[in-house]
Amino acid sequence: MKSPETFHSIDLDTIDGMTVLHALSDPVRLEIVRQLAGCSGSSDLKCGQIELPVTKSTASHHLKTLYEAGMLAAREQGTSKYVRLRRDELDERFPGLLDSVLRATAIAG
Amino acid sequence: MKSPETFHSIDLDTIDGMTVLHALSDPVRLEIVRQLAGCSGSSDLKCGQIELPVTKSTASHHLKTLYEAGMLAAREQGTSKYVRLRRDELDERFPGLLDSVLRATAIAG
DNA sequence: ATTATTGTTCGATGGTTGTCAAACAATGGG
DNA sequence: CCCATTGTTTGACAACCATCGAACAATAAT
Repeated sequence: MKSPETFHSIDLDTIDGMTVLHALSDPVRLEIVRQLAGCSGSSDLKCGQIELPVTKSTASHHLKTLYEAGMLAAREQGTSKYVRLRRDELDERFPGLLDSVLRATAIAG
Repeated sequence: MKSPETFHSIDLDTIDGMTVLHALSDPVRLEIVRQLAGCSGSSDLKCGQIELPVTKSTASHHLKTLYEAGMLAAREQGTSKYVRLRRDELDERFPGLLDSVLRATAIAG
């Protein structure tokens, strides 16, 4: 059994606002973010537990996009992978952005 | 000389958050929004006065996209067309969204 | 009338990207 | 060992879309 690893993510300073915005403009990725934002209890989710209307390869692609946009932190454990939304870090760099986007798209969107 | 018309725009209630988000995720359109947000004095601009790194046909296309996303109000006068950012209306429907997006993309983006 | 200005529309094109299936890699369990 | 689980990668494909040039429409100016 492989030992659990800590979360890793890209450097905060390299996060680009346009990239984040573009990442959020896809409905599947927005749904990922929404589910991660909703699990305030455990704060992270196993990739496979995020329910999406696409195949796992597509889901993997979107998770990669979000990770490379700097929005997710990830941790591997065994064959599984856990991801977490970088709420505080995102809010520090882009104040109010995540909340307003989630609120804006919550309305019939 | 044709008489000046009042501003027109699409219904506030039909504005979709995802559509707005997608509209903002293009650099040219974001630049349009930024220039319109910056002209607080006159509050509106003639389309041709918005300086963009694209041809006028492309600019027209982007302005149409922003208009149909509900973000712009427009007014025709002669052969000219004036556009205005619907700041207050957008902020009423999507509180904080526009400001946070403009702030997020202002940083090196 | 003729010409200039302003913006839209059309057709074409190239790039981006969301999507899937299939193959692959890595780990865990029996 | 063998097989199941989990996620990634690759290749292919289709859809979307930003872009341009050229043609067009509408108004203004001379």
